[in-house]
Amino acid sequence: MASSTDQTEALPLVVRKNSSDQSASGPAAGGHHQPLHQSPLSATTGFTTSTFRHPFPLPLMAYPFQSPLGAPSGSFSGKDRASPESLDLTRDTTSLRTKMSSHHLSHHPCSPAHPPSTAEGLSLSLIKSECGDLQDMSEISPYSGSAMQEGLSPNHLKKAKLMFFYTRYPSSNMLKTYFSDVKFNRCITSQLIKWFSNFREFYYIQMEKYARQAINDGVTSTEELSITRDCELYRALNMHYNKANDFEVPERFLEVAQITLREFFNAIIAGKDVDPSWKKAIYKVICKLDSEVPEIFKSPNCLQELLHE
DNA sequence: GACTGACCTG
DNA sequence: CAGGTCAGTC
Repeated sequence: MASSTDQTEALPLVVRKNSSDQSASGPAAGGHHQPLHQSPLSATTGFTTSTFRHPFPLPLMAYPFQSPLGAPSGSFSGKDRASPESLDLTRDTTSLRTKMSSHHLSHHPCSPAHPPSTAEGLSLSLIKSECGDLQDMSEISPYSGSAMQEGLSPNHLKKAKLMFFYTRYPSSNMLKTYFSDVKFNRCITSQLIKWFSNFREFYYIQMEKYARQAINDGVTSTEELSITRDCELYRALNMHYNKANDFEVPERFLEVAQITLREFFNAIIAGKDVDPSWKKAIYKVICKLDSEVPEIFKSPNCLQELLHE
């Protein structure tokens, strides 16, 4: 990947259902998405049997444990898989719900009868239906070490959060290379993308909140706004993406955060926030500030190393 | 028509 | 964080 072409800024920067919206604000240079979907995994029918979920009747068998150190997840067999508490899954909540298996019966008016299999697929979210069909996993992948993960683990989430310190808008291709131990399919990709979307949401909410607070506190110039490792905003962010505080947040992140904060501050001061799409301009600026994620993150076991140094 | 991301909700 | 909606792109 290297410095290919810095973030093709896939950012439509949507405008909400505002009214006038004649504010143009066209996607300008940003309009250009990155359609890359390099699909070596075009789901060539493959087999749908074993790939489809767990043979066990238990609920949280979704994905193997967080066996970070390549420790074969096989160790679980003996355990009483019936008791959740033994799984330590609780702490991080990352409970990958086996969506496809759970039919929200009669959720919507359309199909009351709701035939067993079919129904769900058609309904709303397209991706869901696709979740099951993985491609023939015989795909030999370059991942090094332990077994390919069927799903995302709490460690993957933790890793994603740390990556956020470098990139706020990772491309799906980038994610594929940084999570090489994961078998990608539409679901996984969507989930990872979703994670970052959630990360950004939190990030921007904090920024806006802090900016408004500063204004209320009488701050009048962005010069007075700086993000240090001991300010409230930083603490909130660190608590969110690096809860255990066992990772050294890169300096660059502080800079980007400060730029973001000032961006919000100026916009609000200028009264831009009356425009429903006022944040769009800010997003456009921030999405260009992504840094290269360190190579080490490409290692499936990077957490151990990262958190030890 | 499929896909993407912001936004909202729980 | 996941689910869903909606607007916007191609």
